[in-house]
Amino acid sequence: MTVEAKAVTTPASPPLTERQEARRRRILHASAQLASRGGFDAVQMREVAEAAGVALGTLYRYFPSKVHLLVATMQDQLQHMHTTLRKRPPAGQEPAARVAETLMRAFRALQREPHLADAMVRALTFADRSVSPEVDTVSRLTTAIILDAMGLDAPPTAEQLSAVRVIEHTWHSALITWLSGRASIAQVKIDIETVCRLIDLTAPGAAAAAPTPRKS
Amino acid sequence: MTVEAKAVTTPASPPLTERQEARRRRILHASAQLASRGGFDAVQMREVAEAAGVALGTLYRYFPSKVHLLVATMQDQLQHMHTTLRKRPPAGQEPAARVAETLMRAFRALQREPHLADAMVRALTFADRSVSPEVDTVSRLTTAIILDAMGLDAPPTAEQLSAVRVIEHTWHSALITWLSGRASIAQVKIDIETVCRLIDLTAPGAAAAAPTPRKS
DNA sequence: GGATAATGTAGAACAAGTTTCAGACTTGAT
DNA sequence: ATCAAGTCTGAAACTTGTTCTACATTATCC
Repeated sequence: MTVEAKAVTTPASPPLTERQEARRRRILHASAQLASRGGFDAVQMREVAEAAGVALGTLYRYFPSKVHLLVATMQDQLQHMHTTLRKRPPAGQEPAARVAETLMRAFRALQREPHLADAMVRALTFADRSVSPEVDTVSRLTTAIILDAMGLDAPPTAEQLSAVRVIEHTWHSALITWLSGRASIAQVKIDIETVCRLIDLTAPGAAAAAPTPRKS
Repeated sequence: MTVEAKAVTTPASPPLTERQEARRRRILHASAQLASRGGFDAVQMREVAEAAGVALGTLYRYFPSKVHLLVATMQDQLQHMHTTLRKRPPAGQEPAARVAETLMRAFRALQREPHLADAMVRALTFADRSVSPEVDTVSRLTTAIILDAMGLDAPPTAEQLSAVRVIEHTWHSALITWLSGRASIAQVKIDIETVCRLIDLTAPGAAAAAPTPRKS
């Protein structure tokens, strides 16, 4: 029996009416659509507004900047991916293998829409302080996916959370290098597998590496 | 006796005249200056041109985009840092400790000019394919710094290079989270130390983690 | 059901990155 | 010294993210 993962929820500040919810969805859909065509640059605010059947000013009321919009788009896509991934949990025995498998599955999904991936990841890493809350939500979602894949029996230790953070760093940065054509798919795979070794290293009971003396 | 590190050189396509070299330096200086004031947004091409005493068109001849300019600025700063770091090599015994120490030293340097760091790192991760060669140069420089810090006795193995790649990923991404206020300095330190454990893990002769069966 | 505040629309206006162009200045070869 | 090719300048134009304004529509509350 694995630990129950807490749901990652957006604060959802003011409740939206039905039509507002519909507008919001139309906007996110248009954003993803345009992103799929031509990546970050192809998501032009006027075009998003037009495709969503909404005035430019309204678009900006829902998403205060292009980066906000794309990060929200990423949130949206990640939700889908999370539920999809949960349906077929990874097969590996070791937590490290399961995490690597899960991330590679996600990576293959991104490969099917490389332009969309480009738009979302570039927005994510370009986001400044004003987008912190939204980026944080994405980060929590990613963390949840990784912890899910680990399938822990107990709540993660601080060490394990550090490992997960590093995996997340590597995941984002490796995606960037792939998207900008500086690393091959194979290279990304190796990087992911390499960083996932940290999971074994930080498993409770594992021989600790440098500073901590083992208890045994 | 440690392995001699190869110098990381820029291809330096057409040789520049003295005045051109001077212009280039003025531009880079202006860029760093403005970046130090207000980060990425404060580096405005018209202002850079004016501060460097150069026409806008000339600026664009030297650096075909703002991102190119800032990545070149980063290259420049990294060169400085590399030579500075080499003067006082890290003190730790283990390679992992030395790398962590070196990166933390670099991190403290960045903390002294957080706006400059912001401009450079944001440009680096936002760069698209058209900037790949320049970004690659920065990456090679960073790799050189890390390998230097490891102080290897032999050329790095493929495994070690993977570990270095992952460390680089973590380094960039951790900087981003710090710059956007989503992680504290302490958090960055932990992430760096965590990822540096991979170095011990991939040292030749170390007990390999998951897939490779140990030889001993 | 009507007053009123919030939300949405169309479109102009503004800001900063990028492009373009005509003319002046350098440079290198003859 | 001079000519041609390449470079630099100043200024305008263009693009796209963002803001603003005046007016229409919708929602909420009495």
